[in-house]
Amino acid sequence: MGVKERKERDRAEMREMILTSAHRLFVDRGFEEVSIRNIAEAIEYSPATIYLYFKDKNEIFFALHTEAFKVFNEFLGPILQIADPFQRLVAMGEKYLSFALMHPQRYEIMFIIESPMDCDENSENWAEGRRTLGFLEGLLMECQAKGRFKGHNPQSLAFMIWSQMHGMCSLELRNRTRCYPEDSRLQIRNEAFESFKRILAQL
Amino acid sequence: MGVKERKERDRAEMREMILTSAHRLFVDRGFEEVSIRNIAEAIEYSPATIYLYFKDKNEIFFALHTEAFKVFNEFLGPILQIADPFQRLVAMGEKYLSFALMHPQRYEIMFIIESPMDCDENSENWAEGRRTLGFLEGLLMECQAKGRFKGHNPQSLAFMIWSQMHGMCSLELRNRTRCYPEDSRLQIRNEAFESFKRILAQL
DNA sequence: TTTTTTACTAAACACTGTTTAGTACTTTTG
DNA sequence: CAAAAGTACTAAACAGTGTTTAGTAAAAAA
Repeated sequence: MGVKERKERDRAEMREMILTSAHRLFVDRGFEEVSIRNIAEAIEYSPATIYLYFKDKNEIFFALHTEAFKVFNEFLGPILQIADPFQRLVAMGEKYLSFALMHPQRYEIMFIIESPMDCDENSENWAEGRRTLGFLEGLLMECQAKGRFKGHNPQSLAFMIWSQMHGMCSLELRNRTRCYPEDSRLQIRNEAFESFKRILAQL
Repeated sequence: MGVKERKERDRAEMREMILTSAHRLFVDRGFEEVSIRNIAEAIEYSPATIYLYFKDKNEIFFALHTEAFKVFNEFLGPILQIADPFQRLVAMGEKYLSFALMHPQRYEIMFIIESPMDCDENSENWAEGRRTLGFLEGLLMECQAKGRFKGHNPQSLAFMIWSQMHGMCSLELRNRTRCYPEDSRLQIRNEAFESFKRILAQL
C-alpha cells in the first residue's frame, strides 16, 4: 500500500469515527440538539478538526441521511419473502410505521428535518431515498398486474401512500396527536391504518 | 377606566406589538430564523423587554400558533356554504392543500415545528386545533348519515384523512418531493390528491 | 417629600456554526 | 544531514443564539 492510499484510508477512518460519534449522539438527543462541539468532544479532537473532514454540518446530515436509509432498507428486507404483492405492500406499510416509532431520530433525518437546498433529483444524497421509492412504485405495478388499483397512476399512487404513512408518523413524532387523550392515541392510529388498508384492499 | 384596567390594556397592547412584529418577521423568514433580538430590534426595545411580556420563545410560538389556526379557520369559512357534506369534505381538502402552499410558515408552526412538551389535550394552546379537527369529524359523521364511510370510525377516519393531507403538504414543504423531476412534482401531487378523492368517493 | 412601584435595559452567561492564524510534527528534497 | 514543504491539528476569535441578572430612571403612591 502506497503513501497516498494509506492517507486516503486514514482520512476515511477519521470520517467514519466522526460519523459514528455523531450518530450515537444524534440517536439519543436528536439532530438539532447535537453540536459540532459535542461531536468534537466525543472523539476528543477540537471542533475545527471536524471541518477538515466535513465541509459543514450539512455534510454530516447527508452522511447520516444515507446511513438511515440503508438501515431502513435492511429493515424492509424480510418482506421480500412475501409472494403476494398486495400483502407485501401491507407489510411495507407496517414496517414503515414501526420503523418511524422505533427509530424516531433516524426517521426525522430521513423525512422531517428541513434539508439544504442542493438536493434535487440529480443529487447523490437522495440515491437511497429514490431506491426505496422505486421499490414502492414497482410493488404497485406488480399489484396492478394482478388487477388491483385500476386506472390509478402507480407513481402518483406511490406518492399518495407514502404521504399517508408519513403523515401519520410525522404528526405523531411532532406531537400533533396530543389533541387526542393519551390512552386512545395508539388506538386511533391503528384504526386509521386499518381503514387505509381496507380502502386499498377494496381498490 | 381605572388605573389597573389601563395598565392591563397597555400590557395587552405591548404583547400585540411584539406579536405583530414577530409574525411579520416570521412570515418572511420562518420561525427558527427569527431571533428574540430580531423582534426586539423591530419594535425598538431591548431583547430583555420581550421577556417581560412573554415567558420565553415558546410562548410566542403558541401565540402565533393560535393566530395561524384562526386564519386557517377563516380561510375554511366559505366551504360552509356547500350543502352536500361530501362535497364540503373535498373542498376542505383542497383548501387545506392551498393553505399549506400559500402560507408555508403558518403551516409549519401549526403542524411541523417540534412543539414543547406542555401541550397535551388539556392545554389551551391547542383549542383552535381541536376545533378544526372537531369540524372534520362532524363532517365525516354527516357523510355517514348520508350512507358513506360505512363501518369506519369517524374519529379514526378523520385522523387518516388529516394524515394524508398533512403528509403531502409536509413532504412538499420539507423538500422531500425533490426526488421527482421539478416539472412533474405538481402533477404527481395533484394526481395523488385526485386518487385520494376517488377512493373516498367510492367508499 | 420620601418611598415604592413600574418599565426598561446593559451586560453577562452559556451556548451555537464556522473561520483564521498559527503550531508542532512528518516527509520530501537539495 | 539540513532546509524546505506539507500534514494534522488546535486556540482563539467572529458573529450569532435564548435567557437572566442587576441596576437605572421615571412615575405613582404614601
